[in-house]
Amino acid sequence: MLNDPMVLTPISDAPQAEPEKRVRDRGATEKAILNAAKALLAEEGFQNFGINAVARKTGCDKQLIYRYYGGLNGLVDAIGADLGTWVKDRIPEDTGGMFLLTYGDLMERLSLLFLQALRDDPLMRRIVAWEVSENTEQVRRLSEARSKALANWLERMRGSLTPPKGVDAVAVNAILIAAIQHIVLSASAGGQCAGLALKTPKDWEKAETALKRIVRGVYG
Amino acid sequence: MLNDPMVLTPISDAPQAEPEKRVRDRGATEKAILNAAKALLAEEGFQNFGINAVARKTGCDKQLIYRYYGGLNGLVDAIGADLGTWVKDRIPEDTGGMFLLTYGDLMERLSLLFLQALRDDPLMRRIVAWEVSENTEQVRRLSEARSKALANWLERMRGSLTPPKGVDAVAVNAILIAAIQHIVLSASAGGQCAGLALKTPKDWEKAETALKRIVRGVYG
DNA sequence: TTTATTTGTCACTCATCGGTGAGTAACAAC
DNA sequence: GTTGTTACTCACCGATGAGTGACAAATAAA
Repeated sequence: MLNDPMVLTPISDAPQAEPEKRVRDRGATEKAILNAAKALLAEEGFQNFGINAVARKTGCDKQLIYRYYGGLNGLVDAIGADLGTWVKDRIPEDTGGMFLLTYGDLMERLSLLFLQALRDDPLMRRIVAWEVSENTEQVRRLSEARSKALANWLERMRGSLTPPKGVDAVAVNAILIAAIQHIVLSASAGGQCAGLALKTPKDWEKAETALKRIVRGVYG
Repeated sequence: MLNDPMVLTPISDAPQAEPEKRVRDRGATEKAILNAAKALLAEEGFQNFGINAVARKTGCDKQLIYRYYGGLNGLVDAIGADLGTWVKDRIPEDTGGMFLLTYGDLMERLSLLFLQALRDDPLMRRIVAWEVSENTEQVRRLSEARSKALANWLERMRGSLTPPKGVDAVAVNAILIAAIQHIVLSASAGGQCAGLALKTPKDWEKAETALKRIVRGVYG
């Protein structure tokens, strides 16, 4: 008898702006939470990433995040699981009509593809920034998923091409990838990196030219 | 009469571990706050960097931070002011007994010096991580101070050497610096970067060798 | 229909944050 | 001493964070 909901209905008989037929569908809710989390991370970064913010963005109660994902950690894991498909979705597999005859051809192409893909994907940028900013269990798992996907992609694209003799390709490529990631992060955060402006397309052309030159310098 | 402090003294008559003759000295307190802030930033990163944390670390009331520095922004500015001297303190000016005959000689040397300096300075690492993670007024000021100091150092060390014709040295150097910064940040956060382990001295030798090769590749 | 389970909401605790106003303790000038 | 200034502390505010237990409502099972 107490708190009989019927006595409250007249209160809201004003024309509701959003009736929002929220169907009861766990699957849909889970997806909504995941998408909201990814969007939130992409837009706001990891600073304001938390249970409350995700729930707010999803438009549901945070309790559901605990129930369905076991808290923020589980949710981050779910994001990580999605990440495996990132490279596949984001980076073209074809060679853009080029014939990649040498390892240098390959790495030049891959560098530019990776640069572009990262520039185009705010979520991935946020994750990379997160990776270098703290070292928690959450980040570690995300990071692992990302690095694995990236390594697979590199390996797959490599085909039968081999790096020049006497060059530690793993180390060199790590540095190249580091450079690309940091350039993109810097640009995204402050529009420049070490005195090099990175705003206009022309700026980026300069950066790409320099990157190509560097790649060609090591790999010929 | 109310709240007479004398009635409370018996509570803390246990042997105090730190009597800490805190003399009343504004200058010393200001320094203590600044040092605590820098230490806190270096140790914990920017995540937990705030008024309360700094005050706790300093062992004083946060009110003093407002009074002496006008809040966290002013404190960050003070840290930034210190930063100008970083390069001078941290990176040796001499050439390590080498004769730097070419621009390639120079950049190889500078790259390794910068790498080492960054590896050795946790505060600077945190700041770099901060720079690529958010874009607030605080960070922008810190970032500016750092980048200015770095540019000055580069210019000073360059002397009369000039880059090879046809190479956009600004862009190339930006990428090199980006690579170094990211490599160090990655190592610091996760002990590896893009599949390259970065823990043991041997790991770092590999990275340095690769870096040298890259520098020589562009600059000869 | 009655019952049980799933789905979602609400209301709360506890901790910590940035920020502020008012008060206390030391020291200098008189 | 008394007075006034400076250095410093304390106690509180509102907001927001993570996390939890209880309850309402829709749906499925009986």
